[in-house]
Amino acid sequence: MLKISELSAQTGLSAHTLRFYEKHGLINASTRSEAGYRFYSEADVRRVEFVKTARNSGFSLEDIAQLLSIRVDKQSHSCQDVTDITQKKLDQVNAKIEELQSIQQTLEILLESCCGGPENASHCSIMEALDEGLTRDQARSESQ
Amino acid sequence: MLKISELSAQTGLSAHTLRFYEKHGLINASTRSEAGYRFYSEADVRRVEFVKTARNSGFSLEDIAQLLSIRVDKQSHSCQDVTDITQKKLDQVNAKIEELQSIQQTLEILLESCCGGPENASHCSIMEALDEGLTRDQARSESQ
DNA sequence: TATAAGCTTAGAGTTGGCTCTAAGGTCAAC
DNA sequence: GTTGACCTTAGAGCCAACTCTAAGCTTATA
Ligand SMILES: [Zn+2]
Ligand SMILES: [Zn+2]
Ligand SMILES: [Zn+2]
Ligand SMILES: [Zn+2]
Repeated sequence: MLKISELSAQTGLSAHTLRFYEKHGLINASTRSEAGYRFYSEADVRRVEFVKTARNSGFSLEDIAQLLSIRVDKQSHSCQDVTDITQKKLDQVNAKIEELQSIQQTLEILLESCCGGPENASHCSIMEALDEGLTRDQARSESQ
Repeated sequence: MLKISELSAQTGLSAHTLRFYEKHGLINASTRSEAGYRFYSEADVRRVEFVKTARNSGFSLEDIAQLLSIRVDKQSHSCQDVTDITQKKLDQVNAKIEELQSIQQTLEILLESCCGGPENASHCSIMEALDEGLTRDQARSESQ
């Protein structure tokens, strides 16, 4: 049986975070001391590790709540239930990556167009591109 | 001179958002009617469009505040000032992309390992992988 | 027995970028 | 002159996932 600080040390999650997860129904201490101190069993620890792993895999706490409800009763759920959650998360991640890659490209084009030098910015093509709304080819070279 | 709803229609930013940007020092209506209604000049509109373009390029409102202070006095700033902001943002975007790609990979490996079928999840290798902490090769195939 | 470390709770604060509400003043049309 | 659309403000609420605070109780060590 571990106290919260011991569980914290073992998992790398802060005691605050562990209480926060409990408040949101993700984890629990299966026993309490007379004074109300939380005590975590081996099974409790495994559940916390599950949550931590799922979080590191990109799942939201809401996703994790669903995964946990499958975990406690695997018989009543199918592999498809699990892949549905996972695929949905992957779709979100892919969408976000695409969005960021579009921004990445824009920033790279902007950077390529600017000399980056110490002279004053009245000729700066990044500023011009932002002024002109980066339609079309966004920014032409500053040179000449 | 445009009223706020007209500027909203022209830029696609809500009147709420325009007031929000004003409260945060990004934009301003250069004149007000006697009753206090905001009126935007051509120059005001161009500034708002600059903000919008910068936002679409991935800059935070704080970045944009810096870019705007360069914009109003280009003589006192260098191209390097502009690229510093842009490069820093690109670095952040790249870091975020890498983080998401790592998650993407994890999710893909998980999905590959699971049959996704209608049978019950007691043999599900996604659940197993999350239980085991996805160390090493994370998840082996469910088959056999 | 006294000090300090650790535990408890409810609840507030953080971040960023909106988004909305309430309560009221203004303005154009009918 | 009255409806209804539009404008004003300060300030609250939202999202996720923490992060921290305050005030008080418990436990271990000296
Ligand atoms: Zn230059
Ligand atoms: Zn430049
Ligand atoms: Zn299966
Ligand atoms: Zn499976």
